[in-house]
Amino acid sequence: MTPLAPDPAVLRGLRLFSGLDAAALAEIVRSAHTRRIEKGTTIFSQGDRAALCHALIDGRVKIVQTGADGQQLVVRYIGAGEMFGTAAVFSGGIYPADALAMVDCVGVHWTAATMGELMERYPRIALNALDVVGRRLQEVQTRLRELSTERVERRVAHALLRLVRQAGRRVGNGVEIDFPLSRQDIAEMTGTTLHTVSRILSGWEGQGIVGSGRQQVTIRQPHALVAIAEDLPRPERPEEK
Amino acid sequence: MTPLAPDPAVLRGLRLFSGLDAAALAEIVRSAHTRRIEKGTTIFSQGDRAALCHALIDGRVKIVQTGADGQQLVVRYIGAGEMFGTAAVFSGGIYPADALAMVDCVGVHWTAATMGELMERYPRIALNALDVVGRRLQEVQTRLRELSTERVERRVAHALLRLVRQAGRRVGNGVEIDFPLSRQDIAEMTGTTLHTVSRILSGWEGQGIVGSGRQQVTIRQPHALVAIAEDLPRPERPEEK
DNA sequence: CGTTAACTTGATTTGAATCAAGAGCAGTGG
DNA sequence: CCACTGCTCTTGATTCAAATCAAGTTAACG
Repeated sequence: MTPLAPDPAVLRGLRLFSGLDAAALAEIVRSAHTRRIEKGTTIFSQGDRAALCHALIDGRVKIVQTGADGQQLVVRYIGAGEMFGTAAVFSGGIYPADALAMVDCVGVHWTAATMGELMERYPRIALNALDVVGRRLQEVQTRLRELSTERVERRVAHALLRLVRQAGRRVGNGVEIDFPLSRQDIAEMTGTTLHTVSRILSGWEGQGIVGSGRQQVTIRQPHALVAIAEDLPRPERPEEK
Repeated sequence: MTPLAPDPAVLRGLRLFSGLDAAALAEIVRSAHTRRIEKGTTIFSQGDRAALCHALIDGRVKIVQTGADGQQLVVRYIGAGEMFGTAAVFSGGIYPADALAMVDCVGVHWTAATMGELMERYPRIALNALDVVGRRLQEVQTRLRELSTERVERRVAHALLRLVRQAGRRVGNGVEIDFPLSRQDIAEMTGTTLHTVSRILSGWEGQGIVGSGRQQVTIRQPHALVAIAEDLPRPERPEEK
């Protein structure tokens, strides 16, 4: 295995370290641990002591929370350049969810103590972390409102649009979500069942709005999906011909 | 109106300023603005530029998010010693919800610029803020999972238990939630309707679990509420006799 | 090529929303 | 002081979206 050289250029891309000078970045790089993470690896588990702050250089990680009786919620997907597990380190010290590598990944991490020192020395890092965590709080609050007040179809539309924004890849006939995403995953993001998601996607597929396959979704008409998400009046679809 | 003297002792109680030395606290106090806030006042509105970091010395503030078509979500209730509106200042700069004084309050605030400087000078404040925001993120994620996977009755039980924890006041026959709380409010916390909340509370009242009146709820048997929230097997209630 | 996981689709049930009507209290103003 | 007005809350009847129950079908993988 290649001894992955931590590259300052990559770390500079992380929002967590934006606005720092070269000296600070050099120190951050020195104290980082980089490693490959195989698809399927559990990076940390719900309930573990939060001893490491993570960030993703490449790949895709799923954060999943499990309830007392096994019900699961997909909290978010992490992409390249995003940190994860860091909020837990500085609030409570216990990871509140599992982190799962959905594909082969490259990750970096710092120990809690190291990151704490870095933040004390470079308050900018703490401010950046506050920024990121604050945005996630807002996003989760918005999902909470959607879940409280919207029908399943709209919630699924919102979820797909969110995924397109953070993991969309242009392909010939639309935008594809660039990691394996099952019906079950979508259900766990939107608080419904895989059956309902399957029916909804089938319906949309019939209207040419999306294309989908095994663990794979392509959005062909993003505007139509936006119309559903925003509950705009949409053109009628004649039943026949 | 009394020119409320900002009291360092009070500010020391805020988690946001824990672990700071006397000099730092003195500076924080010097830069704070204290004021009375009348019941019913809108402290800030969703969509406003987030220009102030707030904290509550006394009273109760409701944070409410409104969706495009007027659906509302009660994001949280703020009590004495808690900060609010601060995450918005450092992530995006727009308040994502309204803040409403539920009773007469005493509040403190700092301008965004002042708080930014304080955090740069005393990284500890930024770390504390990260701690608080991280905890709220966890709490909201937990609510999201509950909303996705639990029935209304359990969600209402969880919501009441949360309120008891943060705003419970021992009274003769149980624990009372110490601010005006309508059925509508509970509905907006749990993603249901006031009708359903009313039916549930009526049911519990019949079993002696809670007592309730106009904008007022008292928990008489917290253990029974926990049993409902955790979905534990509960003693049967014979229909007759 | 068989086994397993992901997905589809139909039938039935059900929890909670919606529709609908009225009762109880609190503050207002005559 | 009391009628009026407007919330807040209760309760019943009905409807409906989505869960659950129940078989399959399809596609990947060893």
